[in-house]
Amino acid sequence: MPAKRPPVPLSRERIIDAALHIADGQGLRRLTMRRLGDALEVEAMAIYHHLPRGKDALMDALAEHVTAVHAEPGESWQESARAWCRASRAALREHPGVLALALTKPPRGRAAIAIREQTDQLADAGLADPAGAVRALRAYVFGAVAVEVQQSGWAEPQADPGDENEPWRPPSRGGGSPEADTDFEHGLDALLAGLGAR
Amino acid sequence: MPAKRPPVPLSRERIIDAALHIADGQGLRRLTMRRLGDALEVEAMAIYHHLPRGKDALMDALAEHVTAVHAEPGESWQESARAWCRASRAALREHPGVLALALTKPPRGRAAIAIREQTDQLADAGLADPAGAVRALRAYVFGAVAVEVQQSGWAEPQADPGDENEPWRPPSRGGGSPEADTDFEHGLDALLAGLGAR
DNA sequence: ACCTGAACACCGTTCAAGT
DNA sequence: ACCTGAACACCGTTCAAGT
Repeated sequence: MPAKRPPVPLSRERIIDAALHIADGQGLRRLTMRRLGDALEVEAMAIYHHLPRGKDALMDALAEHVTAVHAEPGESWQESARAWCRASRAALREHPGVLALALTKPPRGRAAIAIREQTDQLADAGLADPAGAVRALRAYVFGAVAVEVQQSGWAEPQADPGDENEPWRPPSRGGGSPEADTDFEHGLDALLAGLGAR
Repeated sequence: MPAKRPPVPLSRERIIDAALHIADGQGLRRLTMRRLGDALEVEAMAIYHHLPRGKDALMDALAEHVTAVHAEPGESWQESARAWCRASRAALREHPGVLALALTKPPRGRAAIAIREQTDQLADAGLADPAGAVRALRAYVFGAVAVEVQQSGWAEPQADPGDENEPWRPPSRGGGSPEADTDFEHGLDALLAGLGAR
């Protein structure tokens, strides 16, 4: 049996990954500095060294992580917008535990940059009101994911289901129910048509 | 100076009102059973008598309160839907502090009933897929309000602004910036047109 | 530079007790 | 029936101390 090898050093990235795992698996209310420390095999206080503003910084980082989405510009502004919306939806659905933060926290850091980037793409492609279009696209994605996740049955409480270690998962996870997918695409098509005719 | 009159008895309604006031004014993270007790001039433990499941029940009640919206049926299904969406938007905007709960908690109780009611109204008016339409309308309102509130600058932290007692308020509160209003109405028109043509 | 241990103020919740 | 007081386990955060 080899001796316990030196532990992987803590990092902002590892902290965020572990936090997402807890939030998605057990709900945001159970994401605790102490529990997070346990998951990282470290005392909770060690986290403050990497996230000086503590739990507030952690929440900001989680919202930013799930909301800072990049997509390559497409052949038309419609293709650009479509790719960005699909990527945004996927990122949000992947992490239902922090959806409340993502929909609610004002975009900062890389999230704000991603929005600016997308606005520029639409502007470069000649769209009339790119800022307004991005607002409308973000609203569309936010609303669609919110009702999807509500419908999926994902819920905060998750009162300890018999000490199971594996987190509860919505019925159709990852792949996504095909019905929701086509609904999303149809609504997106309609929205893009409306934005073009404005 | 009259003697202190017998205190108003606690009630579910008074508790929820006080909780909304705290959440909207200071953010959800500062809504605490003890602070809520203080606001009601009562020990925190008294609250459990009216909300047996404690803070979880309080959160559920807040989401339900802000999300259980009734609107009278109109002359057409479009008018019914429009009135319902406007009322929903107003209710959500009125209470930015619990928006995260409203967008995230699966509808229960009076909130679920309100959805069923609206579905029935659209069905009675002869709309093809009333359940799908209500999903789309809810998504539209959710997304619109989420980006509106983000844009408004409302934010959780609200790190004690100099011990002020009055809560921070978004730039244009209550009335609402006219630009956001017309954006909302235009998007809603487009969505209703799309739902009719389906 | 990075992590720990002990400490502090505060939190949710219970339970027996008061009226 | 309704509320309180004391208690318990747990939380976020600080700070000095270890390596």
